[in-house]
Amino acid sequence: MTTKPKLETVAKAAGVSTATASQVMRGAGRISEETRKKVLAAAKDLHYVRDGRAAAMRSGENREIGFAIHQIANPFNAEVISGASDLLESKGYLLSVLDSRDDVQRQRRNLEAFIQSSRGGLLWVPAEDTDDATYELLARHGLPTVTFLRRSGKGRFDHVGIENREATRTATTYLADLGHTKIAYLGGTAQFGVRTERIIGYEGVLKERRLAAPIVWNSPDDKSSGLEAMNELMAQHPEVTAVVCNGDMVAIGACAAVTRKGLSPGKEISVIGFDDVSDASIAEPPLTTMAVSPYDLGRRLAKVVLDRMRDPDQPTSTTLAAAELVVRSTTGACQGNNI
Amino acid sequence: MTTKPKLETVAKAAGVSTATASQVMRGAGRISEETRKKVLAAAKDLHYVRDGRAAAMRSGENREIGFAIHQIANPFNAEVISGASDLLESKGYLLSVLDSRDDVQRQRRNLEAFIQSSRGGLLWVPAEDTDDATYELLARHGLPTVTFLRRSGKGRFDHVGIENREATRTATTYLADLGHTKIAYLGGTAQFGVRTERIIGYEGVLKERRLAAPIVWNSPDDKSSGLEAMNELMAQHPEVTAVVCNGDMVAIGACAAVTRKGLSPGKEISVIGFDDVSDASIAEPPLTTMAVSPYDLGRRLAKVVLDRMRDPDQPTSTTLAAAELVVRSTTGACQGNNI
DNA sequence: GAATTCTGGTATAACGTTATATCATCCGTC
DNA sequence: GACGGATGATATAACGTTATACCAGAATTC
Repeated sequence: MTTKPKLETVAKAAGVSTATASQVMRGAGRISEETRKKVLAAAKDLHYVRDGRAAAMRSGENREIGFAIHQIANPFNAEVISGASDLLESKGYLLSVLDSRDDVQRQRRNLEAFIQSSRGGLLWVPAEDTDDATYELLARHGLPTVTFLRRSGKGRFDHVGIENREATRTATTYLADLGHTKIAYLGGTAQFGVRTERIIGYEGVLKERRLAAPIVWNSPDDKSSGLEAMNELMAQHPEVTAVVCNGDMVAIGACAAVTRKGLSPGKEISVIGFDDVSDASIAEPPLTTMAVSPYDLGRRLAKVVLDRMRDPDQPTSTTLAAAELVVRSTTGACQGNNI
Repeated sequence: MTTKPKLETVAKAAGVSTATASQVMRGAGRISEETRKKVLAAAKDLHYVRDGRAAAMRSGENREIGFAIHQIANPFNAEVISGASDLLESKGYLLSVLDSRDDVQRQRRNLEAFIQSSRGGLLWVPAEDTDDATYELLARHGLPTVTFLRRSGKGRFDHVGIENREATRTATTYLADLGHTKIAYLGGTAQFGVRTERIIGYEGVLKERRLAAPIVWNSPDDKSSGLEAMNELMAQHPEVTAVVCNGDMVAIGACAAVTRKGLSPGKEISVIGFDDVSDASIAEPPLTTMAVSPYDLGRRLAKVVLDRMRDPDQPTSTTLAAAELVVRSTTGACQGNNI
């Protein structure tokens, strides 16, 4: 009660050496049932908990894994975190999350902290505009790292991501099949890998089908930004009848903009989201979207980082998950050009 | 490049002792400008980063603070996290987040991990049904802890929360002033402190104004649950014309239920939310709600835990933030009983 | 009954820092 | 030229574990 008991205290109370006590606590070595019980009893009695830092330092093992992500609040990300932490916890690891908010300086501090504390591994969605020195930093310190969604420059890390190009191809093709010819792309900000790939998929279909030229509109991935951006888009391009979105939140915002204008998503204007977050199905109207399973992606991430920790020298791996079209109510046949 | 450099390596390269190198790295002690530069250069050259675990262990200080929260995805919580981590980072601390998902076992594991790693401090939203042994555990190990929202049993910890009773009094009074007499309470699940207090405020007004008897309905704090719960509520209590909600997400879900029934929130049925998350203002229709400033609450949390860390023996403090009524479009004068 | 193996346990040296105490120098002062 | 007081650096012992090597005694083998 007074001061934190250390292993030595426990050992003394049990009448054994610290070495023995340590072995008992870890369940290692050869210990008789009798002394094992004695030690365990003493530990419980004194409310002993081992100092993880000291243990990790001596043994070189760290069962705490970090997740540096660009936005915690995003429901898609939250589900990824759940998936990863479920799998990790089942294997006796712990996942602690840091929110870099897409700020490279904050991210830098976060990653340095991970290195300093010698985290066992790292899951990482690089912030936009991450400079090469940051990738260097991680590579140099040999922290087992898996990038997620946004791929690093040089394939130095394992990667888990999404088949972005295929996904937007599917979405755009679907809209084209519904008769839409003026299709815009809405959402995302910088020319980061993810968005670029998706736009390539989108543009590819437009070109192959000889549809109207691409219209690409920026917007952060949240509802209010999506609403605003869609307002602008509709004002400047009234000819557009369908929109492929970079994320569900943008898409839901876009639908809100359409509704506020007195039109109906799925009738005058079709909208397709991306991710299939839980809000997508309960939005009004329910959102057509490209579904990926964030929970499963999280589990996958966890698996990959554990593999990397087990064998740091294996060649880097890349997992790309396919997205699946889920048709709900925000898409429908083109009703002709309403300009 | 080959192996992680330690302080000793840096010291040797700079031609000084490890003690000196250590002082330079920490900016402590008395060091000549000349050797300071030498050491810094060597450190940079070797890409040295200090082992935070070893440092923390020796110095007894840990600049990493944990946040154990019941749900990361919730936008209210996400903003609290932002506020707390901003303030902490500005003071050179780091906030790492663990999601207990209101699962007491997971929470237990998380907290034990925090204790094992001797985190500098802990911000904590106790999971529902947290048993006393868990509070005991934290109290015993003297980890500087601040509970948030849900108050611990025995005032053993600092607490930051919300003036729940006053808030629901304000909300309910507002509805009563609009002429509503059949007012229900929707949202929350267990009889945890927060909800109990809010219901007391709600019931108090009903009693004082001699309105219809309280109707209290359970629901987790997310949109789809709110939608379902509101459907049930309307089916079983068609006389209700106004609803005080336990959270914005529930309220938004409830509005969706009203809309789907062909009615309008703010006309036939009034709805008041709680929290004022960013979705509240952009919901359709915009939500009337009791606003608390989650970002500021986060900063407050950070301040309190830092104070506690500085002086572990000071008496525990309690901060309760007032909530403010923000009138938008989901409330309006009672149009008479529509049953 | 000597040699071997197994069993249960311990002493000791790490892990990479930092706190403490100590120690040369040099400077100015009387 | 002896003394007190800065100044700048260092040796050494922690912090709380765990890995390694080792040892006494019992059990097994030939």
